Amino acid sequence: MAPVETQPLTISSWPQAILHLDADAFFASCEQAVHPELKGRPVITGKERGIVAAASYEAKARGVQRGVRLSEVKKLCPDAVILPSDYETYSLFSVRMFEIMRRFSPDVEEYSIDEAFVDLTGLRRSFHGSYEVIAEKMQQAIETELGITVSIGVSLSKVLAKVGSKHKKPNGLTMISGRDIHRYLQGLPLEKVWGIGPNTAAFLRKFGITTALDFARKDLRFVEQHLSKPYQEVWHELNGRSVYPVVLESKSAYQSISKARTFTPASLDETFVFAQLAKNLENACIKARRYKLAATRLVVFLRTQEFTGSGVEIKLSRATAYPVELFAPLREGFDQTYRPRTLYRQTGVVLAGLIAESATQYGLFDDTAKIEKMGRIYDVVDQLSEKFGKHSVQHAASLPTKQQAQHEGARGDAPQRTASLFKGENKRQRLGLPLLHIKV
DNA sequence: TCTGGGGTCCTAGGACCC
DNA sequence: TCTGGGGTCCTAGGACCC
Repeated sequence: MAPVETQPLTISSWPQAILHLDADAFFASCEQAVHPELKGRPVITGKERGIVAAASYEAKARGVQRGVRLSEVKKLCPDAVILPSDYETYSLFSVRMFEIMRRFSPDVEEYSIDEAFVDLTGLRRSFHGSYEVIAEKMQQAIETELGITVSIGVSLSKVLAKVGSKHKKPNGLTMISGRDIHRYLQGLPLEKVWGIGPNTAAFLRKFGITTALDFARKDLRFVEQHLSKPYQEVWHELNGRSVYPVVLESKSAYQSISKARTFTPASLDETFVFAQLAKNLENACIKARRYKLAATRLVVFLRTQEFTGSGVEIKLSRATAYPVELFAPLREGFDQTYRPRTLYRQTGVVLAGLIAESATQYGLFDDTAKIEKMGRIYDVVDQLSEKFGKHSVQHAASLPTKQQAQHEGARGDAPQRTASLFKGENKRQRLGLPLLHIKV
């Protein structure tokens, strides 16, 4: 094992102040804020998926963790209140939380639904107080106005601010000044650091580096020799040199859109597996159209029971977000990947190389009239979906097969009454004819 | 350690061109 | 066709994040 080289960690007090805010058990807290009678009780969201999406601190205290099956939860915590996730409500809380933060600084990065970075640099004067006081006020405002608690870290860089917000939860506030950095990195396992995963942690362990402090103290030469750019950046951030800016532009443009579904039990049935895939494609297309994006590449992947096997990528002759145009490439990708007599557990689709819909071009041989007509059809489809719910209109190719009806039955869903109406349509479907079906 | 469904970015290597 | 050097573009795969 190589000895750990040391490097001094001395930094002037607050060249900049970056705040990281992380809502505590966000989904569960929103539910408790909306339904005060749930305060103090173990609340769990994720009912629709069968696993814990979020657990309130009362539930966590009883050993309930994220990702645990709900059947397990009932054993651990029989009096748990299990709710389906209500993303609309959580989004509203999220929006209001960001609004409150913007009252303190215009530089707010909405990192995820329940997390944000804020650049506080230079604001002490206008608030007549330290960065700690500003953070406290923000924390207070959120609690009194929204009824949820948040944990905050303030330090010299994003990575250190994240270390701070995780340090004390819930309702914590941790200030890490340049002089204090080593105290917080000392006992911190390296893989807990934002940007360092299990793989990199295992690699660095071979050099005797196990804590965040061990890593921060390695010298530049070592870091440049053994690690790639992202890890070099984390190293600078841990040393109090900010390299990740607080990004203000809200993430508008997706690079890719993917949809995947796992089914239980695994299936041997080709038609069923393909129908699943087609359904994913439709969902991905709906989302792409909502953002006025079109795909130039389509990735198709099937996963076996062991979750092995990667996808194939198909270049599209025309950028599109219309399933009818994508079924042929989808079939092609499926045929390349699908192995008969294999148990599949998951199918998925990625719309990649997304460009603005307005930038899509007609090829030399495209039938422009036909494409425009298709556009109008999908406009109607999208409107219907909005009014009557997703999947009020579906392509016949993604209609449930008999086996799927069984699968859904096993999950306790309502049986699909429409399934039997579509016997014999497989042939047309294979010819790539656009079949639309309105569910009643 | 995986759960399950989203995403992003980086790197290495190959294809292709001059 | 290979020689040699250089550049760009694309893609697959890895690693990580919430």
